[in-house]
Amino acid sequence: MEKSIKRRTTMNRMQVTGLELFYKNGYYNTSVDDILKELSLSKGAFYYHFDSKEDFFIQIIEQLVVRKVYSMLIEPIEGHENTLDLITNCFENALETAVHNELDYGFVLSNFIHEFNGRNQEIMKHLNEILRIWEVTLVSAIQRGKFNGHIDRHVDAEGVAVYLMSSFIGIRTLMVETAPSARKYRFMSQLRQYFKSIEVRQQSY
Amino acid sequence: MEKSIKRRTTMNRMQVTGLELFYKNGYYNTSVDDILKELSLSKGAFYYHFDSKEDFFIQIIEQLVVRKVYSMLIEPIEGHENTLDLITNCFENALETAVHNELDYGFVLSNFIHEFNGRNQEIMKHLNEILRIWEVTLVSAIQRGKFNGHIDRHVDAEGVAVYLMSSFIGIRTLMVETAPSARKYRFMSQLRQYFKSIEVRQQSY
DNA sequence: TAACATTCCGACCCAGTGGTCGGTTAACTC
DNA sequence: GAGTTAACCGACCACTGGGTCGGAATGTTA
Repeated sequence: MEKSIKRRTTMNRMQVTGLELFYKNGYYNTSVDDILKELSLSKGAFYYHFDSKEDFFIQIIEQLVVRKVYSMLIEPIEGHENTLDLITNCFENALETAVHNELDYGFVLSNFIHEFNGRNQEIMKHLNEILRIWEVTLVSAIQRGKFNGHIDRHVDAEGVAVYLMSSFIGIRTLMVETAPSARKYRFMSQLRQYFKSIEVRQQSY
Repeated sequence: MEKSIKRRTTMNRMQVTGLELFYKNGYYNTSVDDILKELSLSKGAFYYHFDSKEDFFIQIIEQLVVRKVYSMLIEPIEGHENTLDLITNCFENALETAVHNELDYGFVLSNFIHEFNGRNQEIMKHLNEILRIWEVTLVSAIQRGKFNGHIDRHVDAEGVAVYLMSSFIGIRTLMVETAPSARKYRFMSQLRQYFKSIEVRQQSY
């Protein structure tokens, strides 16, 4: 195999397996050896490609986690249709995926935020950055909705964004282990209820 | 000092310091030695009072975490006034405490849920039990509200409870590190907005 | 095919980790 | 005040963690 390709292939294999195990067992609870055993690779290979366990993880965030969040939570709400519908469908799909996940460990991003908060400033910077992007995407979606006449123009876009992020992070936490499907259903109903309260009032009566 | 008192005193000191460090650094990231160093106690003392690190932690949950959650989230909403007001004030206070916490590591309960989910069934049982109690307390509060005529009788009490728990867990996650005060304010505004949508419609117009 | 660079191997280092155990000290009982 | 027991000490153990390093294998180039 060509060298540069071989390099990227090996690194990617390590990262994919690494994310899998970090997500499943937590960062501090997963040893470099665990990952290497899974791949039948050696310590030497690992430290040839990465400077340290931390460096390894940061690259995983940049390569894999960011993309996951983008495709799941950012891109689906960038359209120009009714934004409340976009967000509803986006959440619906994200939660449905979680329900069907045999072994669900929650929302990747919030899992890692919990693990690193107050413990690793460097990694937290990266995680917060993703949250920030999610937030501005939501805010601009809400504002588009106001502009397009779907959302009441008095609502506070930042407030709605924070509220949406909160509830999503929370429901993903609640959906692990206990009645994920039922909780998802209840959550989505209430989300729609909430959305009704910020839609433009229909003057049809 | 009398023996049985001395025993309880020592155990309590260990638990208080233990919770502090577990909350701050995580369970797996805090060694028994860390706790003992803080207290100038020895391994012998620790394993004289507790069977294992896990046993120690479970006792911390039963003794300290349960009580914390009770006094912060359960008892404040058990009154018979307008339940939506009770919940609003309860959340307001809980979040305000978090804002003023110099070093905030989030909602104790959800922190530990994230850490132990899929890793320690025994401990998860205890944590889920607390969540369950919180849930039934919320559900019965909502139902009281419907009965008392404050809440629209068509709303789904279980749904509202899940939605409230979600949003609370989520906002506590978001409040660590980034703009806790602003986020709290935005969150509370939207919560009130949501509450308005499940109140009984005022026929005053 | 010789010379060189890239990729990977695995023995080794050592600072911890949870947990054990024989022993000491202090408090209570009779 | 001797004997008993609860409370605690700290050296020790087996093991694991992240990380190092000399060298072997596998390309790549001239």
